[in-house]
Amino acid sequence: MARTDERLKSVYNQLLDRCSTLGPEAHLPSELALATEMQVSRTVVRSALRKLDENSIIQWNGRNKTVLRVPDSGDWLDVASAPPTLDQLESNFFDWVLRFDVPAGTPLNVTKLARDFEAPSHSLQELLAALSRFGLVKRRARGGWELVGFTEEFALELSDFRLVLELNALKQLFNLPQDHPIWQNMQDLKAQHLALAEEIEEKYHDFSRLDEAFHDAISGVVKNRFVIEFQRVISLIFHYHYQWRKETEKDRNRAAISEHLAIIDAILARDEDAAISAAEEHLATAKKTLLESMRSHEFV
Amino acid sequence: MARTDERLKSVYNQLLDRCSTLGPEAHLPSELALATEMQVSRTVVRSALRKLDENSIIQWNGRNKTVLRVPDSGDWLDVASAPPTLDQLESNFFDWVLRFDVPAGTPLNVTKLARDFEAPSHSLQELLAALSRFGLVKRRARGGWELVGFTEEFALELSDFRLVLELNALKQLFNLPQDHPIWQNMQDLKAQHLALAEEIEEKYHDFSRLDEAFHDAISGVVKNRFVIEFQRVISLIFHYHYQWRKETEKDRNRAAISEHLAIIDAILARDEDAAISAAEEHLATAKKTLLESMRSHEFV
DNA sequence: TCAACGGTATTTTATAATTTAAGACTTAAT
DNA sequence: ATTAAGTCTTAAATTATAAAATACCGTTGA
Repeated sequence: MARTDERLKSVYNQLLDRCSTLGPEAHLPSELALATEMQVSRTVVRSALRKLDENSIIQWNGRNKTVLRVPDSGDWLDVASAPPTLDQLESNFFDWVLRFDVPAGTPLNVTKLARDFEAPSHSLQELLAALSRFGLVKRRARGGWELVGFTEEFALELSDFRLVLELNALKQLFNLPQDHPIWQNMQDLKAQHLALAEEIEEKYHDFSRLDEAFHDAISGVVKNRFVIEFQRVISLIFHYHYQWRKETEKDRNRAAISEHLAIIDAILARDEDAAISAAEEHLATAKKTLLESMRSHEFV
Repeated sequence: MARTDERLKSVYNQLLDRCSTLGPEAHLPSELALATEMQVSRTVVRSALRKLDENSIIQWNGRNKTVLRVPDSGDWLDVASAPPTLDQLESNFFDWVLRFDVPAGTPLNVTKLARDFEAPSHSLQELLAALSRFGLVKRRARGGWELVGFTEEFALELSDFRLVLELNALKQLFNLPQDHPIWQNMQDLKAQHLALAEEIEEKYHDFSRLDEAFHDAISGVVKNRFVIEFQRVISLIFHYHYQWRKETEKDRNRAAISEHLAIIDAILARDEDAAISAAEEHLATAKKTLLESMRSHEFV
C-alpha cells in the first residue's frame, strides 16, 4: 500500500557497481553528485547508502563513504520489471481492441485490464480518462468505463478529420522554402515508392511502413501541438486497424502506391491544386477501405 | 481507504421521505423497484433498508417492508456536498490559471490543487492526464506535473488550429440545404450584431456572449467528435482569456462586430470565397489581439 | 408454471492509508 | 565562503479495503 522501492533498489545496485570498480578503501563521491548523476533525489541516495552501510559493504560516516569490500554476485538486488509506460499502455490497448474486435459498448474493467497489461490500475484509469477526450471510451452512469470504440460513425469522423488535417499540412507545405528538407524527402519517397511498386508481388507487406513514412512526412511540416497530438492518435488507429485487416492487402497497397505517387508528383511539380485533389482522392479511398473492412468483419 | 457511503446516505434519506409520505403500516415497494427508481444498485437499497430496520423505522422481513413510524427531523443523515464534476473542475482550473497568470513551467501540485478546488485528487490527476493531450500541461521527469500553459507559442498554435477548424466548418456550411436552420440562425445573428453595434458604447460587455454564439453557430455545423472536443477546449481558453484581459475591450469589440458582419453577409449572400477571406481576416485579428494582450501582461 | 423477488456470493470501483521520494532549509566541515 | 551533510516537511504513487454493482440461484406467490 505504498509506492514501490524500485528506485531505491536500482540506485543500490548502481552503487554496488561503483564499489566493484573502485575496489576497497576507495571513497564515494558526495551525495549530491551521486543524486545528480543517477537522476534521483538525495533522499534515495541516502537510503541506498544506509543500506550499504548496514550490509557492511561501505562504511558511512558523514561525508566519509569508504568501500569496505568488493560486493559479490549475491549482493545485487533483483529489481522488478518496470511497468509499461503510458505510450506502451496505449498501444497495448489499441492492439487489444482491434485484435479481438472488441465490440462497441463493451464495459471496460479497469482491474482486469490492468492485470492483463501488467500495469497499475491507476495508469489504466488515466489512459481511459485521456482517451475519453477523443470519444473512444466513455464513463458509465454509475462508475466504470465503456468502449465507444470503432463504430462506423467513429471511423467516418476519424477519416474526415484526418482529411482536414492533411489538406492543411499540404497547403502549408507549398509555403516552405526551396532548401527545406521536405523536397528532398519527397524525392526519396518517390524513389522508394517506385522501388516497392516493382516488387509489389512479394514485398507488399512493406507498404505499411512506407505509408506511415509518407503521411508522417507531409503531416510533419505542421508544427502545431494540437495537430501533432491528433495525428498521433489517428495514425495509431489506422496503423493498428490495417494490421488486423489484411484481406485484400496486396491490391489495396498497389492502388495506394499509385495514389501516393500522384500526390508526390504534384508536390514535386509544385502544383498545389493537383496535389490537393490527389490527396483528397487518396484519403477518400482510405476512408472507403476502412469502412469496407469494418463492415466485412461485421465489426461493431 | 474505501469509497464514500454518500450513495447509501442519499438512498436512506430518500427512503425516509417515502416513509413520511406513506405513514405507518404502509408497505414499501420491492428492492428492485426502489433500486431502479433511485438509479442505484439493489445492494445499496438493501443496505439502506437494513439500516432503517436497525433504527426501527421500518420492519423488514423478506419481501415485507412495513413502515413502523414516521421519521422525525433528526433521522435524516446529512450527506456531504457533491464534489465538482470534471467539467466544473476544468473550468476552475482554467479560471485559476488565467486569473492568476500562472506562468509556464509552474509545477502543479495535485494534492494542493485538489484541496483548493475541493475535488478528489484523483479527479485532478485525471484532468491533468486529459489536458496533457492538448499540450497544456505535461508530466515531469520524475513524477508530478508542470504547466506548459499560455506561452506565446501555445497561443499561436491555438489560433492556427482554430483557423483550420473554423475554415473547415465554413466550407461545410455552404453545402447545407436551404431549409437548414443555420441560415435563419445567421439572419438572427446579423440582427443581434446590428442591434449591439447601435449600443456598443454602453453594452460592449455583451459582445463576449454574442461572440461565443457566433462562433458556436459556425462550428456547430460540423458533426465530428474530434472537432467538437477541440472546439470546446479552444473556446474555453479564448473565453477565459478574454475574461481576464479587458484593456481595450470596447474598441476590440467594435472592430470584431464589423468583422462578424462581413462574414455573416458573405454567408447570407452564399459567397463562399468572400466568407472565407472575411473569416481569415477576423481570425487573424483575434490572433493578433490574443498575442498583444499576452505581451502587454508580460505574460509567460 | 413461471415471472418476479429476495438471499447470497463474487467482482469491481473508488478512496484513503501508507510508504517512498522529493525538495527546502539548517547545520557543519573543509 | 563554499560545498556537503543532516533534518524535516510535503507530495506522489500504489495497495489495501470498504462500498457498490452485478451475477447467480433458490423461493414465493399469483
